[in-house]
Amino acid sequence: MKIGELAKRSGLSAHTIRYYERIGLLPYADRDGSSQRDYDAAILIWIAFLRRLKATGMPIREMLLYAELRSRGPATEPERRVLLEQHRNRVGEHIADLQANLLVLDAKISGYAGAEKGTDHHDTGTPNDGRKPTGKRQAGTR
Amino acid sequence: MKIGELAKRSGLSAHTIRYYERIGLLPYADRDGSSQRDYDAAILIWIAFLRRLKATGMPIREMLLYAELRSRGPATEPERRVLLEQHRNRVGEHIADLQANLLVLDAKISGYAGAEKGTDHHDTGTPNDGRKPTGKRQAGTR
DNA sequence: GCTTGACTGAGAGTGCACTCGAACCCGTAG
DNA sequence: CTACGGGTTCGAGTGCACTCTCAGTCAAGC
Repeated sequence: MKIGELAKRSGLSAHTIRYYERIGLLPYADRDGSSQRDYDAAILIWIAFLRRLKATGMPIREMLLYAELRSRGPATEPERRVLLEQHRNRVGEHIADLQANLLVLDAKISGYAGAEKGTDHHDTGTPNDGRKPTGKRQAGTR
Repeated sequence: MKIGELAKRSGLSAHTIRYYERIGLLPYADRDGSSQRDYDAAILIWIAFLRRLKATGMPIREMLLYAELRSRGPATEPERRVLLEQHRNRVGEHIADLQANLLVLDAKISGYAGAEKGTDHHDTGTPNDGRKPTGKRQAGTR
């Protein structure tokens, strides 16, 4: 499989695939006679895993660390497990955080509930909510 | 309250506060005799709200839109509500996504369970080539 | 033979959200 | 008086993760 097809199948752009190879996230790909990358379908599973790490907010640095450990063979598995566990815990915290914020957001939205117009009685955080004809010299494109 | 104290109390740096004012996320602050910013404590509530939006991944562009609507007074409340609702929905989706990925991550970690040795040279996503599980996991630290 | 389109490596550019530095001003304590 | 610990503006720099441009190569099809 050439880079174009891998791009389609993996959801990464060809640019990104080359970039990942360059920085070491993807193994250096075999080249065919024309020095074009030729991929085995197995790489898709690794890419899917990388995408999952990325989707959960792991920085590339850490993915690199994981990739490096992996390339060093099975002896690094305990380290990899630790890495993944730490990441999982961070993700768990992040989710909890998001959920807490979601609750507050919902409360705020309820404050706006059905309000077609008028009183902003519930908006606790509006020091300047349209009560003064502020000469707005802000937000400019300067 | 001067910028230094607001920084301490709000958790933003003084740099960031000035930056937010510059782009319009914070209202142009009144200046005292020495043209130093002098803040009312009420601004803290607005900043806390901004931090919540940020924590849930709202881009600054959208916060700016919200801030602008807010500055236009109560008439824009329906729009603000819509904005917040859309954002809430996106956050909900994001949480669901993270949770799904967390499950897969947990499965992967379980695969590493006791992790002593094996033949995991080509990590195809499931490093488990049939080793005994030890079920030793530290869940939800903190 | 020539065009087309996918590929190559290297490196520059992008967008986001800050973050920092430089050069200056200002009020108070010692 | 002088040092200090704040403050001011403006513009440049940072880190991340791509994303794109460029000049060139190559195989296949007309």
